[in-house]
Order: sequence, then structure tokens, then C-alpha cells
Amino acid sequence: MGRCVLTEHGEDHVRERAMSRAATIKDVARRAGVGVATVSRVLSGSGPVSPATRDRVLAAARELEYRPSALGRGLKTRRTGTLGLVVPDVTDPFCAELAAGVLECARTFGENVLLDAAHDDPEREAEIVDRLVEQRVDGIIAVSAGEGTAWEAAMRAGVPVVFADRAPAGPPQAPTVLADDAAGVRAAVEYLVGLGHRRIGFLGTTAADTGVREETFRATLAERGLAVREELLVRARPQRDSAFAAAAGLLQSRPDMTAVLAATHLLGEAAVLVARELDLRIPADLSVVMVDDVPWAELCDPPLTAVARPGRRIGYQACEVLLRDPARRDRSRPVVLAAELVIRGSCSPPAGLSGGTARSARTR
Amino acid sequence: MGRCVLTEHGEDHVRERAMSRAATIKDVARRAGVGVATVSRVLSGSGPVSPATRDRVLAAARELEYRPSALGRGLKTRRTGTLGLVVPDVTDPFCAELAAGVLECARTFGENVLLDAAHDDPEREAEIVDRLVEQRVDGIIAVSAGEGTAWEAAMRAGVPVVFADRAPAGPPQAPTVLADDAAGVRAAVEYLVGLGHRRIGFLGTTAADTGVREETFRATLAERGLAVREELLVRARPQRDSAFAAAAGLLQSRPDMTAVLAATHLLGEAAVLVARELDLRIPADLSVVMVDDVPWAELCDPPLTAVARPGRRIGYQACEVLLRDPARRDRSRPVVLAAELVIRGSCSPPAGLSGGTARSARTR
DNA sequence: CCTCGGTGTGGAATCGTTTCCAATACGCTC
DNA sequence: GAGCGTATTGGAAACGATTCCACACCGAGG
Repeated sequence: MGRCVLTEHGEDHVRERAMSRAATIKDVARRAGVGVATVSRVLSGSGPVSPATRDRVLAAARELEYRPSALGRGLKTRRTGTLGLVVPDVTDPFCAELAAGVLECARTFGENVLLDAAHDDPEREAEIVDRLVEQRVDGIIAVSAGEGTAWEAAMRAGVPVVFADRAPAGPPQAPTVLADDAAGVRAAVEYLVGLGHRRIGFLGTTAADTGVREETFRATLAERGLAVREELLVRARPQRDSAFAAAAGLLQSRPDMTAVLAATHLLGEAAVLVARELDLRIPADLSVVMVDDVPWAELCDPPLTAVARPGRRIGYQACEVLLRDPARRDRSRPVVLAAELVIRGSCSPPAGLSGGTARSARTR
Repeated sequence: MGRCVLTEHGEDHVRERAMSRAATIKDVARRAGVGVATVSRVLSGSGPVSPATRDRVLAAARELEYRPSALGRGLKTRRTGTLGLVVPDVTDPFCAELAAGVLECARTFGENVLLDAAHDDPEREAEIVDRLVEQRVDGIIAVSAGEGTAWEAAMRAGVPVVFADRAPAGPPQAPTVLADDAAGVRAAVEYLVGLGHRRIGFLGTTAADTGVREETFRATLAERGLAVREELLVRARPQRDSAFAAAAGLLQSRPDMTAVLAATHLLGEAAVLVARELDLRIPADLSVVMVDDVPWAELCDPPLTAVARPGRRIGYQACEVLLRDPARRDRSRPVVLAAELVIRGSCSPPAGLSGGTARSARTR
């Protein structure tokens, strides 16, 4: 038939593609000599089909390289097989880990994931949600920054929402999956206090998400009979430069502080870098604990003690809550996943206790 | 009208949502007393509409909280406003950075991004591509692991593909955006040689993507008149444990090696950790350079000298190539973005030259 | 011989948009 | 006042799937 039998198949494809566009179910039906309904039945595995017809349809589909269109299907079935994931920032290791969890779980359900980053901007977040609704996603998983209004709109539009890692303050009633930040911070503070620290600093953010961390910090100190010294609590905006400024301010002006708890890995990074700049040795001059056990914690010298929050599992579970058993989704309180204090080398008893050298915080 | 004027609006919404499902263009048309065509014209801004009608339609749309369905629109226009992004692993800082670039650019074009991770598994990659084609994405950006066959299928199906960061070996002819790995590695090797190093190790991977790095490593050594010593070249699989094993093997068995180039940040991490374990001081006993300037490079002690590859810009550009001017996309050679050697504190002249202390590589 | 209950099968409606095309009305010019 | 271009507008046909419903066929039971 063709001049070159070996490449005939390939030529076929090229010609078909080049001329008409992608094959539709109608093309398959025609080629197999059956009706579209039958093709649909074969491909979706529903309804009775005789083995002979099935084979013909399957063959036709293969020959045409037929791929059902998610658009056509979604229009009819009202499901897109896609869900939305909104995070503050993909390059944040914690968010990335969470996203990996979502991806992993979504995959087991055969769902796709539409990702976007809101950069802690409520307005941008609202716009993203709008677009996700427009895409008719089957659900949204959100590490939310803004207030609830955007999410309320989504839920009104019939799109289920699950919050991950951060519980929004506002009214939107939606299932939530969180890390047990309180327990983590409590463990960290108690660890420091147990080592003998009395003047412990706190680096937090103005964003809502470190709120419980700060509260727990205060509460634990109080429980242990230690006064909370307001001048040791500093808050930064969630940007890198702001974190630095905050850390610099705290470390420079409080020479009697012997330990610091960074409520965020960005703040932990800032603390480490500023300490190095100020020639403060960790842990001899300053003990450091950080929330979020990002990969570099172990690479630091000394390796950083940190509160490990299970980002991947949070993402996985959030996705599971969203997709499994949507009926039971609405009632039920937040899922809380354990956080764990990973003790490494960045904390020691304070200088006075251990007999270490007096600290030298020269401001060059 | 309502018993409580203040909440009437809200009740309206609830009732409408609870009963019927989301408003369609037909609902808007009816409410505004116009035809669907007119609504479409108003909302998409095409065609002439009288100001009065426009206002009525806009009002109706607002009252109904109407959101056009991307499904219906996509079916008709053959564009989904969504593109696919396939990376090896979202939690990898470089991939995350690249993804952020894609997100950023896609946003300026009003496109959504469907993300998935192939985990360096060609089979999985093929499956992902299949799903993206089924979703009828407008294009795919790929940091590909597998051979070209999956990508060929996508392109046959009419989905444009752009490769980012890695050029696939196979036949699939598609635009590509790369970092100038060769220049980066060359700069790194020359830097080490310039410092006086003669016995330089290389940690690479079995994956194809470090191929040019190894070649350039060899070539640069040769140019500088240095023999390439095969026993100093080690390759690991792209998993963490394999990287460790490779680093351990190299550092332990080659006590005369004075510097090492890690072709990957995972390998750099392994090198640093193994060196610490072996009580090798960096840079006194061993100089270390790594490809990919991940955030922790600066946090290391000493901070790591690294080849910075512009992940974000690669992603941004890949997306731009995909979306802007699709005609000119096909011809034209790969876009190559500069990589830069960022010199920090992990390299110094070898011990023999600088008069440093003799190294003590005890294997405890 | 005639119903009856299945089994396969195809036609046609439907999902929510865009867009072509025809129809209407309006303001001019001649 | 007729003719005509132009500004608006609505109806209807796609787009590509699923699915309801009707129909044909066939062996069994009355």
C-alpha cells in the first residue's frame, strides 16, 4: 500500500493530525462502525457491550490516538477532575512539602492539581479563587492569608474548600487540617526553660499564622513562672528583609537574652545569619530554636534544633478530607497533626550556668 | 420587603444557591431581559453593545454572582486558559524556583498552571502528559526526565511543549530554555584550579541532566593541562541516600583529594554532611563547590561557594516562549541563560600550598 | 404462537459557552 | 419619502462528551 511499509503507520498519524484536529468520540464511532453511545460505554466501562464491539472500539481509539476531552466530559458530568491548591509561596520549603502531599494524594484519586501562589496578598488570593471557581475545580485546598470573604464566595458557588496549615479567623466554616503548633512551641519553650534559660526572645510575624505560636510562647513561660518580657518579643512582616531587620534589632539590643525562638524558618534563618554577623556563637552565646524543620536546619553549623511540622502529611490529609466522603466533610472539628521537637545542636544551657565564656556581642 | 432588611441580600444568595445550581449565561440573559449572545458580548467585551444594555447585563451578572464556566468556553474556543507544568519534584528548591517563575509569567498572561511531579520516572511522566493532553492544556512546560516518546505524543496531539532546564536527548524537536551549565562549571573548575587544586573530585548523577556538567568538568581540567582521574569521578542516583553513599565513598577513599565539585545541591548537601562526619574541615581540609545556589548555601558554615543557575528566570522564559508568539516558537535554538559562580567561604588553597594543618581524616 | 425479560445498540438531548448570521431599528442622504 | 449603511440585538449552530430512552433481537415460558 504505502511505498514504505515500515513508516506507513507513522505517516498515517502525521497526516491525520496535520489535516483535521484531534479525534473526537464521533470519529472513533465512525471508524468502529458503531454509535457514539457505544464508544462512551466501552471507554468508561459502563453498560453492557459485546466483546466483539469492545475490541473494535478499542482498536479504533488506539489507531486514532483518541483522548477523551476533559472539557466535553466535565461539561456533562459537572466534574473536572481537577482541584485547586492555593499557597502563599511555592518556593517556601514548607509550602512545597505541603504541595507535594496534596499532589501525592490527588494522584491516588486521579485528580489534577491547579496551583497558584497568593503571596500573602488577600486581594490576589481572592482573584485566584475567582479563577479557580471559573475553572470549576472540584474543590480547593488553601493555605490562606486573607480573611474569609473570598472563600465564602467559593463555597457559595458550590466549590468545597479545605483549609490547610492555617485556620482562617473569619466565619467561613470549612474543614481544616493543622499542625499542632501549640504543642510544638510548648515543647520548645519547655526545653529551653529546662536547660536553664530565663530570658528567651521570640521572633514572630505580623501575619496571623504565628499568632498561636506567640500565645503559646507566652502561656508556657507563664506556666513555668517566668515573666513575659515584652521587649523580647519582636514581630516582622513575612518578607526576608523584614525578618532580618527584626532579628538584628532583637539580637543587637538585648545582650542579656540567652535564647531565642524563631516562629518561622525565615526568622530562624535571619537569626542564624545575624548571630554570625554579630559574632555570637550558637549555642554558647545564644541558643536558637526554630519552627519548621526545613532541610537546611541539619546543614547549619551547629545543626538547628527545630519544631518539625508535618507539611507533607498536612497536604495529604487536606486532600483526603476534600475528596473522600464529601458528605461527612462539613461537620467535625479540625484535624490536628502532631508536631515534634527535633533536638539538634543549637541549644545549650546559658553561659552563666554552664560556665561558658562570657559572651562578646561587639557591635563592630 | 424581607423581615430583616439587613440580611435580605444574604438570604437571597443562600436560597438561590441552595436550590438551583450556579447561574449560567442563560440565567443572566433572562434576568437582564436580553439574549445570551448579548450577555456574551458584554462579558467578553467584543462587539457593540449599547451602554444601557451593558449596565443591565452587568447588574444581572453581579446579582446572580455569575461566573462564566471555563468548561463551556473552552469547548467552544478550544483554549482552556491553563497550561501544564511537569517537574521532577516540587520540594526541590530549584524546581520550586522554576515553578515560581512559570507561575509569575503565566499570571501576566492570565493563564492557570496545572502542576505535577514525575519523580524522575519516565512512565509516570508519560502518564502525566497523557492527563494534561486530556485536560486540553494550552501548552506544557517540562523539566523532563524520560525520553522523548511521551512528549512526541503530546505534540502530535497538538499541544505545544517547551523544555526547561533540561534538553531531552531524543528526537522531539521543541523549544528549550536552559541555564549555561557549561559556563558555570567551567568557572567553578577554573576557580579551584586557580586556587592551586590539582586533585579535584566530581560528584555527579546517573541522570542525564548532569551530563554536560561532567563533560565540562573533564574538558576544563584537560584545558588546564590536568589529567582527569577517573577514580575521583563518582555518580549517584538522584535520591538522597544514594547521594550520601556516593559522597561517603568518595571522601573516605580519596584522602589526597583537596577539592570536590558537587554537580547537584543534593550532592553538595551530602558532601558537606559527610565531610562533617569525617571531621574534614571546609575549606581547610577540603574545598567544596556546588551547582545550584540553594538558600542553605549561605547558611552553611562556612557559606558554600556555588554555581547559581537562574531557576526562576528559566521558568519565566519558558512560559514566555510558550505563550508569546507561538508561531516563531518552533524554529530557533535553545535559549541559554547565564549561570554565575557565587564565591563564598568554602574554598581555599589546598593544605600543602597554604601551609594549613595536615588533614586528619580519621574514620572513627 | 405470542408475550416477556434481557442484552446490545444507536439517536438525541443536554451541559455552558462563543459566534455566525439574519433581523430590526435608526439616522442619513438624495 | 425611499434607499441604505450602521449600530444593536437575538436565534441557533457548533464544541465533545455522557446518558436517558427507545428499539431490535433472541431464547424461554405460557
